[in-house]
Amino acid sequence: MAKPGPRQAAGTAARERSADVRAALVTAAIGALRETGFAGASARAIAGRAGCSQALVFYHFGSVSDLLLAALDEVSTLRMAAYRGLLDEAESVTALVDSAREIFLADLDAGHVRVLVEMITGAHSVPGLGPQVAERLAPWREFAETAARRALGRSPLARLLPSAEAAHAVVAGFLGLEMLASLDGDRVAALALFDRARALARLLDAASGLGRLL
Amino acid sequence: MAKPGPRQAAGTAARERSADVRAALVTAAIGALRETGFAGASARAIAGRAGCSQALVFYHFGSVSDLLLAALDEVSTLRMAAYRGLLDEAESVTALVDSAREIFLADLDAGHVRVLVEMITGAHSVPGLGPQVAERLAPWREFAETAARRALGRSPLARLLPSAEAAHAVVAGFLGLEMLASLDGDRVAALALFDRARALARLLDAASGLGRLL
DNA sequence: GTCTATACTTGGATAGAC
DNA sequence: GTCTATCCAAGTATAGAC
Repeated sequence: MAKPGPRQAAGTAARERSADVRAALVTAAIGALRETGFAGASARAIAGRAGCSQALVFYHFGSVSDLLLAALDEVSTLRMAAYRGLLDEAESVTALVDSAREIFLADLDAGHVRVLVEMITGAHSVPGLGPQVAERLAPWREFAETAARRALGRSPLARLLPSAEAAHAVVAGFLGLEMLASLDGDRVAALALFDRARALARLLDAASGLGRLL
Repeated sequence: MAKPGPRQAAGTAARERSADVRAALVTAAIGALRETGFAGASARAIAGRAGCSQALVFYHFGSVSDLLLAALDEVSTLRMAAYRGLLDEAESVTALVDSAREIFLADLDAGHVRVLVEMITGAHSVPGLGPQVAERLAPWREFAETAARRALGRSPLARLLPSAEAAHAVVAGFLGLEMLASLDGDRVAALALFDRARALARLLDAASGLGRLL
C-alpha cells in the first residue's frame, strides 16, 4: 500500500474519529448514489451529506471512484448476507421465490439495486472502473446460479434451461426491473412479476414432488 | 413554437446546409451516447464529432438534453420500423423469436440498445428528462405486449402469464442484458439466452399445433 | 447560420495552515 | 486528521462578429 491513505499511528480516540468519518463518507456515498445517481455523487455532494470537508474524500479514499467502490462493497456484502440466509433456509422453490420477492422489493424501495445500476452505468465514464464493478458483480452471478440450480435441480425444466443461463437472465431481469422502476416510479409491475413467478414456482414444486414419487 | 430554433426564411441552399448540420448533430449525438455514454455526450464532444461549432447545438436544439432526445427519437423510430416488420411477417413463435434474436443482437452490436439505456439512466441527472424518456419508451412497451400476445395467444401459457407482464419482463430483460453486455463485453451470454428462448418457442409452437387439432 | 470568444458554474484534486 | 483556500479542467449557455 503506497497510497496516501490514513496512517494508523494515532491515539485511540483520534483513530476512532477517523474511522467514523470514513464510515460517514461511505454512508453518504450510498445515499448520493441512490438519490442523485452516479452523476450527482460528487466529492462535494458526498462530503456535504457526511458533514465534513470535501478534501477528506481524497485523504481517505484517494479518489471519488474509489469511495464509490467502497460504497458498492458495503451495500453488496450486507445484502449478500441477507440473500444467502434466505437461500439456506428455503425448503421449496415456492419458499425461495417468496422470500426473494420480499427481500428484492425491500431492496428496490431502499435503493440498494439502484446503487448497483448506477455503478454499472456510471463505470463507462471513468476509465478502468468497469472491471472493478464487474468484480463486485461476480458474487451475485454466482449466487444467482446456485439459487437457480437449487430451484431447477429436480424439475423437468433443468435440462430445458441450464442454471448458468437462468442465472444470467435473472440478474439481467433484476437490473432491468430497477431501471424501469426508477424511470417511472412503478414498483407495482415488478411486484406483479414476482407474484407470477410464485405461481410458476408452485408448479415446479408440484412437478418436483411428482418426480420424487416416480 | 416560441423556441429560438432555426428560421425557415433562407434560400434553398442555405436551408439545405442547415438541415445537414442538424442531421449531423443528431448522428454525432447517437455516436457519443453509444461510445462514451450519457456523461460523455457533452455539447463539445458532440459538436467535435459533427465537425461544427459547439454553439450550433444550442442554436438548433436549445439544449444538450433536447439534442439527446432527438437522437433517441431517431434511433427509436428507425428500429421500431424494423421490429414491426418482423412481427408482421412471423408466422410461428419460433420464427418470431428467431428474427427477434437476429435483430436484437445486431442492435446490441450497433449500440442501439446502449443509447436507450444511457438515456434512461442519464435522465436522473437532468431535472424533467425522466418523463420525456419514458414517453419514448412507451411505444416499445406496447410493441412488446402485442408481440407477447401473439406469441402466447394460442398456447397453454397464455393464462399462466398475461401478456402485459410478459412484455414488462421482456423489456426489462433486454435492458438488463445490455447492461451486463456493456460491462464485460460479453454478448455470448445474450446469444445463448436467445438460443434457449428459441428452443422454448418450438415447444410453444408444438403445443399450439396440438391445441388447434383438439 | 455559423463562427469565435467569453461569462459563469461545477467538479477533481492538491497545498498548506492548524 | 481535518480544515480552508486554491488551481485547473470541462461543461452549459450566450454575445456578437461575419
